Amino acid sequence: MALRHVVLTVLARGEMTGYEIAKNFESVYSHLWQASHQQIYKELARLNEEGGVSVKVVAQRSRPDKKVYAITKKGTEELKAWVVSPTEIPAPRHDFLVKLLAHHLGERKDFQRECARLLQAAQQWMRTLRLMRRECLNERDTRGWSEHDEVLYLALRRGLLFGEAQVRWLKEIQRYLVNGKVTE
Amino acid sequence: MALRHVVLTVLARGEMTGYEIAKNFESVYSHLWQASHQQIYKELARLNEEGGVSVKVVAQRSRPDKKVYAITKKGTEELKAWVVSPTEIPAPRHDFLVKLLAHHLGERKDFQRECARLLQAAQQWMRTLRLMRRECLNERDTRGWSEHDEVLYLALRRGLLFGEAQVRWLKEIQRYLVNGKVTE
DNA sequence: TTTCTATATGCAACCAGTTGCATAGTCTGC
DNA sequence: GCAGACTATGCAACTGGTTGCATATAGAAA
Repeated sequence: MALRHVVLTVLARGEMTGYEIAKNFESVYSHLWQASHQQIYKELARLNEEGGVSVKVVAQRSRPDKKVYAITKKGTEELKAWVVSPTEIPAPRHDFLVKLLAHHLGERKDFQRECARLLQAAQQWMRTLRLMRRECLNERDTRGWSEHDEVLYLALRRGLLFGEAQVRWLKEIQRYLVNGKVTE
Repeated sequence: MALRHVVLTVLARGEMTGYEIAKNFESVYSHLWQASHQQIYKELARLNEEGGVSVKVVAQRSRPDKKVYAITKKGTEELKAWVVSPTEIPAPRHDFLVKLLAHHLGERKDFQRECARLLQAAQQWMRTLRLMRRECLNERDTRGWSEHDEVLYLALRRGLLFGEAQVRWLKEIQRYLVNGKVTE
């Protein structure tokens, strides 16, 4: 039931079409949540049926009609309740950890290649986040921050802290693959 | 298709029943992978159909019959290929990050309570991992480590590094909730 | 004596998310 | 002029995982 509340959270900042919500997931909220447009349209239809959101159909010339959704009183109440409800910790399901367990079955260098690939991906990801952070801080110094900007920055901080952990850990793995034993 | 390869990885260490695999997921491998017994039995049936594993039915007195599974040549080959295949980075889907975005809709103290709960859970989890680490290191000094022990320790290291990141981040959130603005 | 835990397997319904496809007009670039 | 991207919505099939239930016996605890 999480996507439902993610959609409500986005709509709580202002009315929007399903298409726009999907675009938001690809940009601003890309490191918090991901969902396909198919999923979003289905969820909006259900939320509308159950009274969590309301719709206005807006006709457009030279474009398909659009449906602008707004959160209702009922939707806001449900969202409020969800925000302080106990967050479930997701079950661990780490492909790479399992690959590590079984890596001795193959060639060491093949596994090292995969490690290097993951490390590069993590470092690339970190570069992106650091760039976003610089932009955020820049904006704070010029235009100032809204409450929304503050929490978006905190989300960014999470990415940076976890990314750092990932990079460090992958480097430990690489050292292990070279030395044949753990050094930490 | 990941569970399939997780099961193969476990069987690569020796033949086992579905029941025993499920037990392993609850204990040794609990921080790498989780799966219900229903899922495991289904996966084993499918793997058997497709020739990745073989079965022996063993009759027992005073117990239900059991099915002992062993990995086949074909299964081992498939596993080897998987181990060095590109690992997909899971799509971000962080309930708590979304709750943070919407937290201003409710009472600050209610959200602070939820933060504190998560922090406690993370710290409890860290205590468990640190205990496991001490046991591992103890064992290394007495009985010595196999290769399997080395990689299990590396998996533990991952938990510790990510757990630390989580604790640090939650404390940043708490500071924000007190000060009303970001301090990092 | 009853209840609980452990061993050992599995079916069926359901929910969330992915992938493929369909429709249909506008605008941009080659 | 035509290919491709953008706006805008949606259905249908499939995959992976969860939840509930069923069966059957032994031994330990209350």
